[in-house]
Amino acid sequence: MVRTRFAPSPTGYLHLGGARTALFSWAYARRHQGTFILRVEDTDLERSTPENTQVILDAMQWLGLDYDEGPFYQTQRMERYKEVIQQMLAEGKAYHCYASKEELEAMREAQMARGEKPRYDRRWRDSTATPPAGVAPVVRFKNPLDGEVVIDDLVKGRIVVSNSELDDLIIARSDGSPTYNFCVVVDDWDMGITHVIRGDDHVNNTPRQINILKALGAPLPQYGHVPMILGHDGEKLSKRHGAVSVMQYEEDGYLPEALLNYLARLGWAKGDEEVFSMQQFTEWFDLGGISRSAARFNPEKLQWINQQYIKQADAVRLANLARPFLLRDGCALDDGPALEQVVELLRERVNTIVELADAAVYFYRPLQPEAEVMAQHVNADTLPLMRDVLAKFGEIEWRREAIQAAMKDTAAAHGAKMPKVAMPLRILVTGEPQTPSIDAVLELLGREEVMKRLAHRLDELSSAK
RNA sequence: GUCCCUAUCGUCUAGAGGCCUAGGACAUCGCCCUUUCACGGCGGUAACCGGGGUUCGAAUCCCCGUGGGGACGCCA
Repeated sequence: MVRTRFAPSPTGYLHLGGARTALFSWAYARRHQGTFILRVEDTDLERSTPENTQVILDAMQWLGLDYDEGPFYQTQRMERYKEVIQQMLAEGKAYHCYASKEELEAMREAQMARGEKPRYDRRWRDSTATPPAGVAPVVRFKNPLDGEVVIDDLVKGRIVVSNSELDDLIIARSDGSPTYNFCVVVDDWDMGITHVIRGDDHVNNTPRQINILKALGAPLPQYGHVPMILGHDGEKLSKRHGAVSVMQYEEDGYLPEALLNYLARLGWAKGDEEVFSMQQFTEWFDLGGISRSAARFNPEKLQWINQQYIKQADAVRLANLARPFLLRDGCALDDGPALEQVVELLRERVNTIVELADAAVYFYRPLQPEAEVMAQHVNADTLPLMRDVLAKFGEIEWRREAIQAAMKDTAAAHGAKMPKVAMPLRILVTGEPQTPSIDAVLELLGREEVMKRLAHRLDELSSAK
């Protein structure tokens, strides 16, 4: 039985890298009819906040990455960690270290100066010296002195690390609180995790964790380290480098399934497949297919995938998503055409919900055309045509075909081509030089509104002269 | 600095020794469609990091460089 987990730390929001790790871990569980567990690693009391936890939970929900167990909180498992620490101390698998932070700092500097890898020199490991008075010790794990740790990583392949590279890491701080590497080990053990799927910034922690697991006599899970996501510029994704909260993508008008699809394709592929559902993904997914090197985040491709999903999405749903943006923009949605119909007209030409909302504004409120655009298309040459179509609009049946016919007739009567009618009409009625086919726009807008707007603009023009 | 990981078009990738004159997608360029903008269609530019091996044969396997990433906390 497969049991995977996603273990974010609420010291910040959930960003793309975390979301992709969660996705892979979730997909692996789903693929194998396993259990997906959410665990919040909040042992850093200084930086963890309930708000961050909530944002992570919200993001998981928005993405639809449902978990079968949890969320578990490490802060609620302190008794358990302390129990295991006491046991290890009693069994001689861990020991107290009284070295001060300053002392350790000096030690590391000296090692660096000698070109060595900075690591604890085990000065208290077998020390018989009397502990300094008044110093609260930390607890360190007795890492094996020789031999090596072999990890058959599910995505990276075999990784071998010599124990001589590892030092005796701190498992409990001087205030008694357990540290990350230790909590992870106890949790993975207690929760029966079979597959640890996490970012490859953890590969260095894995041998340490395996050693502790072994000391505890716990079964070893399998590991799969997925590469990081780099920023557009190839730099590590961080707050300075475009690492934004997953929830920002909702704000920016992205569909969760589009983001998921993009993330799935970043570092993983199934032949030439580009657009696929999560249903398909969980059927195809396997860890061995993940590429072993870091991938760059590419906003253009995300946009493209988002557009693909917008083209197929349910119009009512898109309307519901766009509505808040329109309302925020001051649009009176009840005074115009049904938003779903507007969506149908615009969906092929937008990349995001935000763009969709922006493009829908003129259906609910006339926009002021830019002077340059006006001057270019509305002039002595085209004004007579506008007066003619306006007149015709009062008489025809208000259907797209008839509107188009009226436009064609007008153009023909003046020996002009269609653009001579379409462009000024578009600008006068919508205020924009770029809209869907203008006859469709006018049909949807309604005869009354169209004639009102057109007459109004023409009046403005004649009074300006 | 030390250790670990990694390396195919600008980007994401396909590629498991002959199917590769290296395929797809985004981006980009051109053409077509056209009532503007899109959508769509067609086409183009564009890559196996370098050097050594192994092999009849290497993008694919091995070694060494080089580039990139990560880790070296009483953070997670």
